[in-house]
Amino acid sequence: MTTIRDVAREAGVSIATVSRALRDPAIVKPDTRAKVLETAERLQFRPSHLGRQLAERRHAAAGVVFPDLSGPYYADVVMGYESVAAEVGRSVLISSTRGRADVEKQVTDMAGRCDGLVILGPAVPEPLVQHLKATGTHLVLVARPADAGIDSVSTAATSSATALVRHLLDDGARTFVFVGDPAAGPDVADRHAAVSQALAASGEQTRMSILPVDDLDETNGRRAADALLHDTTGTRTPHCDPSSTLPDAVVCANDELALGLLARLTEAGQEHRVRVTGWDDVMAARWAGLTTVRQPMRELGATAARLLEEQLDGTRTAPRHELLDTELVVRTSSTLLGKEPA
Amino acid sequence: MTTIRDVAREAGVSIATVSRALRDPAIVKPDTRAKVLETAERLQFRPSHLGRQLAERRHAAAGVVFPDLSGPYYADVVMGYESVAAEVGRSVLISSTRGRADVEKQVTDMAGRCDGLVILGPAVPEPLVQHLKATGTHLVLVARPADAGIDSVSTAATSSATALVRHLLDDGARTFVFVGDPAAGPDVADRHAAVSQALAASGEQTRMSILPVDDLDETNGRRAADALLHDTTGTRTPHCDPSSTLPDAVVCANDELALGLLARLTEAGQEHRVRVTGWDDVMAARWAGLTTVRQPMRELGATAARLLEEQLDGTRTAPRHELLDTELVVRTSSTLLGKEPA
DNA sequence: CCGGTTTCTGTAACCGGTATCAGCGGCTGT
DNA sequence: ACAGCCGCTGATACCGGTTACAGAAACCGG
Repeated sequence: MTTIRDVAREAGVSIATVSRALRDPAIVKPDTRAKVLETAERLQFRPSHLGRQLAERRHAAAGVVFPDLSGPYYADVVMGYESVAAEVGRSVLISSTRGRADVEKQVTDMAGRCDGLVILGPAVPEPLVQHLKATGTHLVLVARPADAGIDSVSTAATSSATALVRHLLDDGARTFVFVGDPAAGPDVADRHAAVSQALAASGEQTRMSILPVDDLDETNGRRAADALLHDTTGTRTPHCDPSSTLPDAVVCANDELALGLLARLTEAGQEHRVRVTGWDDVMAARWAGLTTVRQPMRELGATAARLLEEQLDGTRTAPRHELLDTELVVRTSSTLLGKEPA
Repeated sequence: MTTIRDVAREAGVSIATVSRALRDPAIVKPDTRAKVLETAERLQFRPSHLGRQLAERRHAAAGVVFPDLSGPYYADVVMGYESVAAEVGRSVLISSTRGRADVEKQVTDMAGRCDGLVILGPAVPEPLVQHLKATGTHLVLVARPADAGIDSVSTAATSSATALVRHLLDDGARTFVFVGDPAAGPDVADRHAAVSQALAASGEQTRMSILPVDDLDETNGRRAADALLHDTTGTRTPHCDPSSTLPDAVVCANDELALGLLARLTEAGQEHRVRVTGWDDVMAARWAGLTTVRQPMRELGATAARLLEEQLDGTRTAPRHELLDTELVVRTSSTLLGKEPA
């Protein structure tokens, strides 16, 4: 590895001059500069990031912490983040907290390698977020309820929830089940609250109960379907008549849940008896005909990147909270019209 | 930020002793050590990664370069990578080359921040790979044809291609179209070659032509469908009779292509006339009933991480080439049995 | 009580950059 | 001819750790 001292010696100048020639061309005499550049080129000099960062006391990198990248949701957010981070010349470190026991260590370690951290959803427990905030880490929270003092970017569940509820009511639904544990994650809580409020605001006589699940994945969607079908053993019950217990509509906290639930209902031959909706609009939702709420995932990431950049620039000190719009996507899963009974 | 010197002063010892107490407990007297640890704890001392890395001349980080994270494919590979990298305490930097003009700069820059690089698929042009190799960067290539001198991990297309071909032949297919440009990427080339060879080896009288597309996405899948339907204008042609031109089976280079193609065929009411297969087994494939070849994506990433770790440890110097198995997943899209004509 | 180990600790030289500050040469003004 | 200024460059002190080396303290046998 050739260092700045090698270049200096070879070019017959001091290291200070080399540094200046490479970073602030104006303040060094043109022919000296030319000589330095030529030498640097010839020796294939690549300034060490470590040296530079140590001297500049910055990392030129930001970290993204997320629960998991398997679902399409966070992957897209990360992509959005990466694309604008790359534009401004900032590297991106990633870290998943899924199945990690030492999240605290993992995250503080990451904080030590970055100028700032972006936290996606429920990846990090709240006390740790507060600790990071207290120690002066630059933070942006994505899809997580805003601490008033921390930058955040989320999606507005309200408008889409209203549209979703209106759509379901129009189709005749009056009894609802929300699948997902509002206590588990802030975004789930948010969605649940938005739907509840939309129902309340509708003026219709409706009822909504909660069916909590641990994880927002397909397996739990299937389990939820079984629970709705009153089939606690997990075996098929195509012949029972669950009409009295099935709700008119099942609003799932995310698409994966909804897809699993839908699949299980279809297996049981009961998919025509209940309206199902998801949340996120993952790719598979289109193929399953799932009515859902589309999230601007890349935009979430991109916005987070811009917010963090503003913090690090110092161009802004007051915290900001961005709210991105969502969009209801109506497909076939949410309507009973044209579906004949088994 | 409290530094090692603060701790040393406060504990009444030298910085060397602090360093030793923290990293090699054995060689410092127990009570000195206790005093240092107590002080470090009290001052909330977190050793600077930069200082440490500069002194140790390593980054404790690895970079992953990929084309895009939007599809589920690379996202899963990255997850697999991250999980084992985290285990061994190595940070993960990511960088997407999608739509990037200065890939060279981007990648060499990243190389300067990492101990090693993992390159996924066609993210990086071959000359650049060779340049990195020449400059001594530790490399692992994933889903990319192996340079004999560089560690690599790929999936074995052959066995699954054979199974796929056998399956299609059994269903009666004799004329084939391969959608995807073998010249575009190495993995596409690999898949095409595997299918060709399987056809040749089958002993049956078959024909396969290539329908090249630029990008392996859904839009191009739809375009491919239009091309097959001889509908170059892009409008619907549900009433023409394309039986003479439609192949028996369409083998797509990946699932996204196949899904788009399938959707377009369905719109045109022609989905019952042709067998369609994909490659990768993304989540949506299940919902679309797409027959496809499942890739062990997380395993790809995890294996890459282990290979890189071995390189960096110095426990192995000779290059290694891992080949992971794939699995044929037969669903409904690949068979014409039970599908009635329009 | 003394020389020789052994064990522990401190000093200082790195790692590879940035940035301050002083110095040097050339120019101008008188 | 000389003071003063300006433009450029070099020496060097950082940034925050690790580690080689030397020296001090403790311990041991004789």
